[in-house]
Amino acid sequence: MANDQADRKTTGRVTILDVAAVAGVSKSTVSRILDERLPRASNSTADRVRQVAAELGYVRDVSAANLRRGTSLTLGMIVPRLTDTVMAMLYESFARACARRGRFAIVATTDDRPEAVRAAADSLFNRGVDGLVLATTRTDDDFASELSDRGIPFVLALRGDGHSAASLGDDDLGGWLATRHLIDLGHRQIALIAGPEHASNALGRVQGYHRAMAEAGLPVDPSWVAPSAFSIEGGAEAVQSILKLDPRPTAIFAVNDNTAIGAMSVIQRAGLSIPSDISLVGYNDIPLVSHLSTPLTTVRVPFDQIAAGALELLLAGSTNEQRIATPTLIPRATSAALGR
Amino acid sequence: MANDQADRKTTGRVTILDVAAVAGVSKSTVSRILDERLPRASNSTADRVRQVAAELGYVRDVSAANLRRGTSLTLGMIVPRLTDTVMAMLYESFARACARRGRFAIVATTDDRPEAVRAAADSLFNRGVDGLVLATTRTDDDFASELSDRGIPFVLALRGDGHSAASLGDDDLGGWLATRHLIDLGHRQIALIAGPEHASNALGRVQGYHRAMAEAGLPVDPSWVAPSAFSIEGGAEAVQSILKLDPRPTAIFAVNDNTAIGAMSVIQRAGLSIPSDISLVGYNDIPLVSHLSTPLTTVRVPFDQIAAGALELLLAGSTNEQRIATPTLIPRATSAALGR
DNA sequence: AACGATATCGGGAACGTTCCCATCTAGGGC
DNA sequence: GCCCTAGATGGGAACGTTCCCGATATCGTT
Repeated sequence: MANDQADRKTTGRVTILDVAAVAGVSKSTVSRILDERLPRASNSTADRVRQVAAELGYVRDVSAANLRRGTSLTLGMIVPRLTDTVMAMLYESFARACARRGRFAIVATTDDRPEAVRAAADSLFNRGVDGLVLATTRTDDDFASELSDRGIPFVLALRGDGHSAASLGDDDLGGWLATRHLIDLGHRQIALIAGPEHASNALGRVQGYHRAMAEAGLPVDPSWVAPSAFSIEGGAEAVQSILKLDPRPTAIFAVNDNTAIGAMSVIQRAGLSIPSDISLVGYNDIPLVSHLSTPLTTVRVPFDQIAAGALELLLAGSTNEQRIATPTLIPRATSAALGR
Repeated sequence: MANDQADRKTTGRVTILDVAAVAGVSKSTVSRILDERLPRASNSTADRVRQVAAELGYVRDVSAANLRRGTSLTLGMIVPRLTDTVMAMLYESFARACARRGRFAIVATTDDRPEAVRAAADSLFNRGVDGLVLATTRTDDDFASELSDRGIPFVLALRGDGHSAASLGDDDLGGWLATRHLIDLGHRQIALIAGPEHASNALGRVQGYHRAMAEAGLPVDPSWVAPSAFSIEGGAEAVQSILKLDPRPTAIFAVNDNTAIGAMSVIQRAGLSIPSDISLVGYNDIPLVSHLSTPLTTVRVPFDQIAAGALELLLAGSTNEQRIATPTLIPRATSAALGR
């Protein structure tokens, strides 16, 4: 009964020809009606074809469509690791943005090894992606121009290189907001867990810190500024040197939430209290930090906006436009007025 | 100069025919030599072809290859969300396992909405995946049999349904280990943040808890067992009722690290100390918890092994085999002997 | 030296779709 | 009533690869 329709080849797969045969039209017509890029036709033929396709359980063979169309409607993103919540948020946002625009997002990780970005890009490129979003840019490695040379469309996200197309947060502003918040609370000796020097977003936040201090007429003791990795361990290490200072800074701005968590842990283990002994501000507002026993003051980054911006630049084929998204300070319990 | 090789069509893309022309062999020969599934031939023709391919910058068009081969060598995974570190770890492990076996992994998220799993599966299926790994199984939704009916190969991960192919952790053992650890430390009144009832892994850990208590001859007061979500908020909520009990339990086993973090936060905010007032054990050993100011005692789950197991079952085409991976207790600072 | 077995190679068809182009139909204006 | 145009439709080629199969070359055996 249900089979008398499927008396074309017994191949298993329902193709556009099966739909065409059952609906009594040509494959061209079916193809046109089912083309999601065209405006949705609404005549009786179209309705019949769509209904037949649904009944037969037709699903387009993407490989065949991609081959013919010469495009895969798939975009790749390269991140250091997805277990970093920031990167998971960015990718989830990007995947949602892609879905809204009829694209599909795939992801590859570099496990934080700088050289692995080439392997990751190759693996995505082999999958036939139409373009790449990189969240791994390092100031000491000009991978972007390699991609340019190879003619691969790409956009940088979160971290820029100063000339490639990029969708970034305003890190200078964010660093300024965080630092200014601490200054407003009366702090004068404000230390900085500065992040790695190879990442432009860390550098931007550092710059914002210096700008805020300078505007307030506050000198910055170089020993207050501790470089670090982006990780929890990085924050834990960096804060050790800060705690040894005499006089000890009364506040710390950490380049991201991970380093803030690491710092928090060491500070509390040293018997000091946050915020009464030391105020602390993080960056990114990952979901975790609002749930800590002392909820972290931090700077919220609009990852949805950054991801959507990256996608737009990619689809527009831009090679040099910069999109800058504005961050917001989220005051919570780890920052308090100096001397209570 | 470099162009006199590329005097075939000026199409832009270098195809197998270009390689064949330059190397002076047929496209069939090139195809065979470049076929990664065949044992690597090592005669002079093969070497020449490979060299020419590299020089010309040939990369196989996956769409064309997939179309002809009838397989995409791509596998899909569906997880609730990647911002849950457990899921990010699972997916990263799965992607690595796929790379080892010459496959590629793509991922879709359901944002924890049970009905979204169908949309996620469709989106992956539309991308032509050869099979699916589901980490979203609910005991109250028989999505697995829908997939069976549609003839789509799939394997469950982390959470099983009792009959489908699945790669799981031994949650009963893990729950037993965690509870037994607390019993060994002298605790008798041990509360449980039980997780959601729709997740088989939570149920397994609950079962392990009851088994350990029963084996030790300890009664379980039903009020000690608080159902919860898997989230930080879930843990925070659940622990509130536990803290109100009189007598108050001296230890808590939380169904996962997130709920443990939520519980920890509430406990500390209530002015109680961990572990001197209350011992706490989590589950999963996400990277974060070893870096908390009081590092969390937890149960480590071998995600690499679970992901690799899921892939193997998928490739083997199993429809009912179960793989069970063994967890390990990781004692840290949140659990201590009763009365110090 | 002749033969069969074995490995290597090339031509052509096929995978399922999209797109170009030619054909047909309907409808409006004069 | 006729012609012109716009729109809908169908046939066939093309996308780049793999795979079947027949042809040719290579080798060992008697």
